[in-house]
Amino acid sequence: MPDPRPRDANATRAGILSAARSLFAQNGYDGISLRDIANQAQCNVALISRYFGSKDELFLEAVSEGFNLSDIANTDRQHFGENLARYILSKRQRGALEPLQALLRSTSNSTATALMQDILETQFIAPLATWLGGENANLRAATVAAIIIGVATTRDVLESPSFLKSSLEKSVETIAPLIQALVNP
Amino acid sequence: MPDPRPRDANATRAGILSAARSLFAQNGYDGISLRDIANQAQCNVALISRYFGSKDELFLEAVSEGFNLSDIANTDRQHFGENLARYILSKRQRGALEPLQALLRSTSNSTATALMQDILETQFIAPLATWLGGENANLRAATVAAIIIGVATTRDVLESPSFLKSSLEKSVETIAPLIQALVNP
DNA sequence: TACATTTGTCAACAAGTGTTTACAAATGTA
DNA sequence: TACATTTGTAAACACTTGTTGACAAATGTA
Repeated sequence: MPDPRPRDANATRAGILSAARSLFAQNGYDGISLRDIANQAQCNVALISRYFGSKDELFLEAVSEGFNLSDIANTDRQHFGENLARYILSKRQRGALEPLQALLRSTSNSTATALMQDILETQFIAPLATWLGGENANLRAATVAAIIIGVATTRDVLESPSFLKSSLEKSVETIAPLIQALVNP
Repeated sequence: MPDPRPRDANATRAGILSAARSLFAQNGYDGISLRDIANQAQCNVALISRYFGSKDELFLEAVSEGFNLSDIANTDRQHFGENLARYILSKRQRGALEPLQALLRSTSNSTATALMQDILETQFIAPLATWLGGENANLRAATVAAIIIGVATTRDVLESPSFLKSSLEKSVETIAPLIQALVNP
């Protein structure tokens, strides 16, 4: 028999959550089984059910570390485009984008899609529209969201070589003005 | 016993393909079973294996009706942004976007993702970069792709209300200049 | 007519899924 | 010490999945 897992409920729960976030980000909800997660976390499958209840609830918690719009929106209005572009494109923040990647990779699942619809509208588009103001604020905010989603998908999900080969600065230079154009219409 | 299916191999194959395209577009590769498809096509599951070999091959064929970039790129350079935006946003063309939706909803599956990577790079970004020319052509082309993917995801996959409530003309007015800015850098 | 091929139906398979239950060992508590 | 609780393990469950093989009826062909 191999060594049994040390008895530390907090560490076990955290390990499962970390493994789940990483694997969901790379493979999506339907691309990963609870046994895959248990294997990565080096624990028994039954512990996931015990600590999180169901796969749905685990996914929910793994993904709910929300995107914080206020980090970017609280800055100078003239640099919103650049700040947001840099935030999305910066490799340093890759871990921070895991929840977004997990959601983008889980669009074959209705629970995950419903969750993402809600997060997108209430935590991103609506507050951004208020912050933007002016005409067609909701449409412009939704278009900002579309750019973020498109860049994240093309770069981090589809891993487009044309995107990955470009330097951070060139990428920021290209994408920032597109976002900024929606701030100052 | 219910009436047996009429013996028409061509019609059966076409029915399966049509059902597959529609269901894959709405639910993704991992969100739909062969029995779901057989049920929609009103045929027996075994016929899918017989006519298409495997689920992978069925998906491949259902999705391979490629996006034809030349329809848009052959027009006036000054109207590329508007034409492409209108193409993506036009509801009339919804059926034509089914393959794209199917791919966007199948990012939890490695076969589908690999296929999409290939299609994106060889059939869209590379020819578009050539057509665009100038500095950072590949990055600019990839950014056009990102906008298309983001808009399609936000509108047709996530069905953002802020997007759906906006009129076609307002949407085109908002998105076309973003694309056009990448044509004339 | 006789026979081969095509087309569709039915049942089963092996593998994988999320989840639950029974049990053992460690830890906390009196 | 004695006993309850917590934590981890092992096995099984009911179900769904893609795929296959045996069989029957329709169609084509000589």
